[in-house]
Amino acid sequence: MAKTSSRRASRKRATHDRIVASAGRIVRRKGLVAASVSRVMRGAGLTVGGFYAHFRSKRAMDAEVVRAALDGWLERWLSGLDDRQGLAFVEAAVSRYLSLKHRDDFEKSCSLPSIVSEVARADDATRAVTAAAIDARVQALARQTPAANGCSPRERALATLSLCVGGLVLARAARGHEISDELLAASRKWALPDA
Amino acid sequence: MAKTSSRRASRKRATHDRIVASAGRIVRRKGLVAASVSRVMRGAGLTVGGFYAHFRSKRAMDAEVVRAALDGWLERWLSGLDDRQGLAFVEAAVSRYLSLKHRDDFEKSCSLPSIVSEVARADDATRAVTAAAIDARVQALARQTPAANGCSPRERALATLSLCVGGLVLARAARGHEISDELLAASRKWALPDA
DNA sequence: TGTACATCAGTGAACGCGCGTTCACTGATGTAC
DNA sequence: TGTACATCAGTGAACGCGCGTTCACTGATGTAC
Repeated sequence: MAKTSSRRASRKRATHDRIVASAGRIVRRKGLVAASVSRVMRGAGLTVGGFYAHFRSKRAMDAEVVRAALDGWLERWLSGLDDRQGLAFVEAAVSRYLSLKHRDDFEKSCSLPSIVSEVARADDATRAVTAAAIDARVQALARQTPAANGCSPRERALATLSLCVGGLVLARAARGHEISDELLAASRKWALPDA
Repeated sequence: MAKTSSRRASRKRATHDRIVASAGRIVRRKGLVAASVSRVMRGAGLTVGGFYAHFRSKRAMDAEVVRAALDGWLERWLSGLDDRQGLAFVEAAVSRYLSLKHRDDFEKSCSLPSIVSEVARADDATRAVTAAAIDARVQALARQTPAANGCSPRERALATLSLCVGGLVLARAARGHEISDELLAASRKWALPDA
């Protein structure tokens, strides 16, 4: 019976999602390398062996986890800002990203700062997924971003993302030291020349 | 005899530097986690066991390698730009950093994009070293950077560094895809509103 | 509906490997007289 | 200057551990008749 057969399939899909979610949590806190098969499975309430019913290899999981982790955050980042246009939108997006709260809460944060160095060294499957995720963010930003400084909305969106990721990751690397807060504040300011 | 005694010491110092240089090369290409004791020592033409005559632990080496790797690059980045002031200086610095060549040559590149995610998770000794290195760069930049967009030279220097590191690391993560070049170009443009 | 067989998600022990660290050692360099 | 002893940078084998992956298995779910 197809109906009952798909019940098994949907059960498996639910487990699959639990594994990916577990991996996402570890990746954000500790990075891709730390998301070992046994840790990820333990985090999903399962044992090591079952992993290979869901992924061909650890690398295959890496690519999927990166996609899921990046996509999930985009929605949360810009949620509730649909009606804002121009400066008010950019200001809200940048303030959320370059905030002390976002810097200090790794687990609920954007995954990009946690994985970007590792992804730069990853295989092309993982980089392709990342490029697509970056493009999705840039498009979402550009839709509500005004031109400025001689830059088109898309150019400004690209630069804004660079400023957000760079500012946050440097602020995290300098956490506990005075320059950490300074980096966040200056990056916010430079993102808003028209404010 | 103090003179001959210091000959042994200076020989040791030379070996020490070779170890740190080997580690730096690996770190830039593969990250801190990949710079294992045996790989680092092999890269310096030595064997594992000797490591602990030079460092108390792997973590102790991490902190020193981060310092050496970051300091070394600052000099190369701004070398030959001492006489340039204002826009011409910022333009030259940003063009060097956000170039295709710098994106693609990991080994000879700035170490920040390679380690920044890992350092964000590292112990305070490593983060302190990083904060100091970031501050040194910001001061060096600020000295020759003009105010703009309502930002002081220091604020602009902080934002410029965020833009450089963020733009480069994202461009590397998207390497091989169209948006990679776009990120570099837009970040360069946004860094120079007064150009 | 009931029964006998097939499927397959998940278990848990085992594999070979590279990790960080320890340690007994070697032999060139340095010190004391 | 010569000789006997001390130091210590560097060697290489060994340790316990966690890694990614494999595999024989279990038992609940699904299929065929």
